[in-house]
Amino acid sequence: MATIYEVSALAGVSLSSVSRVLNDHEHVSKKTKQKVVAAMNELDYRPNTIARSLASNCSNSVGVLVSELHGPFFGAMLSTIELELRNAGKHAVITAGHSDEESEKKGLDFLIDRNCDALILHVDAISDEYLIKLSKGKTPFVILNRYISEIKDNCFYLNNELGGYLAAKHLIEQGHKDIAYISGPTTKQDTAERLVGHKKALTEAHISFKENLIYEGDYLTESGRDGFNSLIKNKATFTAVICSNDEMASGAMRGARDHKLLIPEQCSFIGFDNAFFTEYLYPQLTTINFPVNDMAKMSTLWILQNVYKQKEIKITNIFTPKLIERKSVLQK
Amino acid sequence: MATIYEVSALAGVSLSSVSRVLNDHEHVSKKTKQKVVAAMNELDYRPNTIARSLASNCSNSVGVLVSELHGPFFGAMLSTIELELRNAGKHAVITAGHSDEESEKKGLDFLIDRNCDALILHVDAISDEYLIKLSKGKTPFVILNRYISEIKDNCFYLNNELGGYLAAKHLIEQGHKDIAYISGPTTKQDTAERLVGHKKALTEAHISFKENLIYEGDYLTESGRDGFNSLIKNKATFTAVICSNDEMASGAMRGARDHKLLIPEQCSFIGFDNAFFTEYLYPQLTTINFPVNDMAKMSTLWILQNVYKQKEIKITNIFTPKLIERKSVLQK
DNA sequence: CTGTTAGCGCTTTCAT
DNA sequence: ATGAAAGCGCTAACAG
Repeated sequence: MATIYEVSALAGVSLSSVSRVLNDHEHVSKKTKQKVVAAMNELDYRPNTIARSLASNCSNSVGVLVSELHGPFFGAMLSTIELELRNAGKHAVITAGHSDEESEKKGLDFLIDRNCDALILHVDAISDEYLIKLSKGKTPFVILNRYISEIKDNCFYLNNELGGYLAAKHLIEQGHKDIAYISGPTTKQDTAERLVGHKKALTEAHISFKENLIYEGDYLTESGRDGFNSLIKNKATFTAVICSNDEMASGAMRGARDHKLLIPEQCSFIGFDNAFFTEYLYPQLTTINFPVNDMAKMSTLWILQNVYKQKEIKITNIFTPKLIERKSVLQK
Repeated sequence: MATIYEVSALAGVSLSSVSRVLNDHEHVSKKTKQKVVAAMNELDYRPNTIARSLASNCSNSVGVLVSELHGPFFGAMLSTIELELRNAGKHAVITAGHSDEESEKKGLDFLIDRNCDALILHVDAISDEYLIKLSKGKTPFVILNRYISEIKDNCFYLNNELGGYLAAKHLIEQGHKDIAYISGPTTKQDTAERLVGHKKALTEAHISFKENLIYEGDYLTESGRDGFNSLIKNKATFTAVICSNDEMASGAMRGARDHKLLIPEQCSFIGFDNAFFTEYLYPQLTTINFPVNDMAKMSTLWILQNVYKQKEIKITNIFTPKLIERKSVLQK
């Protein structure tokens, strides 16, 4: 592998001149530039990124720490981040934290030690305090799907309350009054916020909120099914169920089928996220769209703008959910 | 950020000694080791990975180039690779090639220039020749989901012919004789191989293969639906359809519903891959399991063994598909 | 506009 | 067992 020395020798110019054309500096005469380029081609020269990183203290890479690498949500997120970064000549170092505190911290150290210029974080086990402290460090970062008031400009998140509101409102407008709710873990910020919106819609419609219509799941498919069965076993009365994500909704629909219930005739369903597979379900699932791609793109642009000084765009930190009507809700 | 110099100064030993304890070399006295460790702790020293990479010419990172970052197949693959690598103290630099030749080549250069110690490749636009040439280069790599005889030891792939055979055989055993087939692009290796297995099963059962029962799709959901509609429009007669992946199967099932057909009573379906969402479908999809996780794990272990000299395991290059019976096939 | 000269932080001979 | 010193390949003042 040819080095910058060989290029400089072959071109008959100094190291710095080679470096200058490499980095597109101004103040290089056309002639020397030509000579350098010619030498580079002849030697099939490839700059050593590691050496550049060391010398310039900039790795041109941004670290991405997500809960998982699989699943529709993270798949969409990673895809968008990688695309935007690549378009900007940067690249992603991706790792997973598995919603476990120690694992997330390891992932963080890992990326920081790896000299990432910036980080994109989707973490849920690490505490607010830890992140606030981290923000005093030298590696800038953004946080996805989470709001921390002390560092709110670095946070990109959904208006979850509105999402919860929209789902309930839609059902109410379709004539439903007895609405069950299969939530995520109530300790999680997004779950709590969505529930607030849910209750708000009920209140506006003068429907009282009933504790026995709620089931706390864990965002996994099976807990949707469990939730539905538990609701039935407790003799809860409802004509529709809202789930905190699409996976649980698919599980709940399976639960309904276990009980020979017709969907949506005997029970309506609404999910959350608008994952790609909701269109495959039968009936197709009405859900709340989570603009993951927009959020991922915006957070990447923030880094391009603030860390690499590339773009100049208007930054939005909060994103708006939207109802996607399909076939899983009955109009009464 | 403390450097190795400061540690050496504080500990009162030389640079090399610090480096030695850092790298767990033998021949370091307990005493100096203790002093060094103490100094590191006091300074909260973090070795600079970039500098280490430059000096040692080893980045401890393996590049991963996949077609896409989203989707059930790649999600599972990336998850497994990252996990195995991390367990071994290595890490992944992930990028996407989007099944486009130029894009794939760029991704390759990118990873190589980034000094990855090895590569894991899932590419389909780059030619065999290019990869064979690449294998002469200095960066070792493995290839997923593809067989190239000249470098077969670096290839990890599914027994696609068997997969195609198993699907057809199952339908035949259930009494089906008129079997439609929605394939991927026939130029692709896996598609072609599966078709061979399909025909073999037909032949064994003395069923003649009919060209009009085949439709060439593109692995996307919509083409499954198009395929089904096209089959119907051409007045093809069939009681079951096999699809080259689960996405197309879900699309084809939608097509059947467009025509008010009951599944599986009036038409049976078999998919391929055993993607997570096949369990969500209604009825749940019978499909062929593709052991992506095993394949991803094995290829990572190959690298751990051959590049990092860590493990000592038996390497398998070919993986075996398996029929997963669920509810989408009618026994006649 | 161009060349000289220090580094960037760490590894690795080679002596001792 | 330990230290001195020479790089790894490139960037970035600085001087000219």
